[in-house]
Amino acid sequence: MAKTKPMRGRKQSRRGPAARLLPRRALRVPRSGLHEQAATKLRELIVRGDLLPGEPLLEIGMSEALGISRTPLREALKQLATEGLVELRLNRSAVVAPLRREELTELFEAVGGIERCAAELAAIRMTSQDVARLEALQRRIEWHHGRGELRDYFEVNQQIHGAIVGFAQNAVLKAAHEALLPRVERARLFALSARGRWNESVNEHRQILIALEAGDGARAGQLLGRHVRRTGEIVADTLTNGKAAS
Amino acid sequence: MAKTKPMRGRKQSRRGPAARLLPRRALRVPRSGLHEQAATKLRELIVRGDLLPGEPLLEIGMSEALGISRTPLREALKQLATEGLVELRLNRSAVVAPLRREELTELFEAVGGIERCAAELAAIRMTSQDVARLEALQRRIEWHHGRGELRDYFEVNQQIHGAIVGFAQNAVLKAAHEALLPRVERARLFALSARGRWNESVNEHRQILIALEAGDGARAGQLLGRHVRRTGEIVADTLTNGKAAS
DNA sequence: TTAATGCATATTGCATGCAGCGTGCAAAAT
DNA sequence: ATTTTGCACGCTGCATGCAATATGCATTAA
Repeated sequence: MAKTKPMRGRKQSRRGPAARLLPRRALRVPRSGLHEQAATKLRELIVRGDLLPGEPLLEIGMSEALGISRTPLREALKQLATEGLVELRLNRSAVVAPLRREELTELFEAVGGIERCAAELAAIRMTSQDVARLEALQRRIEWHHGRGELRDYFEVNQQIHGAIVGFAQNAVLKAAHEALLPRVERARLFALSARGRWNESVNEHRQILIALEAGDGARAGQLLGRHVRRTGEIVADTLTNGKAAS
Repeated sequence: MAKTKPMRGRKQSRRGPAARLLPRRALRVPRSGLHEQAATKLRELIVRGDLLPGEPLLEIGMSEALGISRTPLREALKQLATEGLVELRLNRSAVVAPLRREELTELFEAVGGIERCAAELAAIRMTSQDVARLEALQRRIEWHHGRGELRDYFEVNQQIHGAIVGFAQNAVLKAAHEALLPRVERARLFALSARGRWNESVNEHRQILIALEAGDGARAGQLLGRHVRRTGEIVADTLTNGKAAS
């Protein structure tokens, strides 16, 4: 079942007895309701694969595991459902969304389209500072690539894609992108073996950067879209040829 | 305040005593929970402008107006928040999302990007039946355009855009698109005066159709993206030069 | 007069209780 | 032996209660 630590032991009385003696919050935790915290935790559990596709998410069990009641948990589940990480079934328990190969292809296709659009806008709107930031990230990713540091590579990779979307200066587009990201990362972690594509991928990033520096939005967008779609193909293939989908 | 009819009068006992004597449901209402029904109703109220931007959505008042309790209403509000129609404030009442001009521009830019991507895919994947369907819609929109039937025009316009996205055969892209549509429609209805663009718009639709028929995805996508962005500009301008934003 | 402080109230956020739906198993019918 | 019917139980969906927080006003201090 892969439950989390059963951190209960706090039934009523929401604040500890000697609360508010320490600084209100430990450095910029932008106070949020329990439902959002629950959503964050559950999202991570699903993305990291601690909760397997198809696994039922019983409200009582999950809420106890998270130390909250069913109400905020249900709100969190609905949020995750809109992100495509869980599936809600009326009068039945929610389940962790399965990973269907077909859906993965569509997912990367969609993300590729959005990032391409973002790259075109970014090419117009990027400041020289932004360009410098991208160059720095490119150096970092090549460094990690050279040293074979898979985890850091993925981390910086995410940062690059996120940065390009951010430079497009379009909050709506960015939100749409971020709504799809958890599923992307989940797929990536399921198919961690995409090592064979490393060289290709780093080079593609470099080409995209060059296009952006030249202000050639069309080319940057085209390259980025292709890059994402090809990544998706690799991930999808790895998934079907490897582990079971659901 | 623009409340709806206070359809209460059904406190406990959820099923009427002589229920299940009539046909289970009146023709394809795909049974859903109260929270979804509430979300649908609220969405329509906001999109149609019955609830004005900035208006606070008190939980007790809204739940009573809809004849439900606060729990499903809260779930509905969270859903609408992810659609960008309401803004949630911790420990404060939720409010109908304001319409900022800048956000409208971004919205149409994003929708344009998504539809462009969809058009490119549709050009590859459309069947001849799909083409015929688009041609039929094009005839209908030109007919309504010729007779000056604003409402029907918008209706068919939505159908055309939706159809193109559907023909792309990508559920993820379609979902991302549909998540943005309510905001688009809200903006449209706020700026109903965009009549001046009618001729232009119908013609652009025709050009897009021609490109799709020719299987020229790149051109269709380019045209559709521009079309949507220009529509957005008109709507945004109408909004700022007309009514107050919030 | 203006600013600061404390209290009252309105409203959210969460916990919990209860009714009904859906499922699985067992008994009965074919 | 196989299918059908009945029943019991687990779980969801919703309603409601309670504590905590935020706001507005009155009161007090400067």
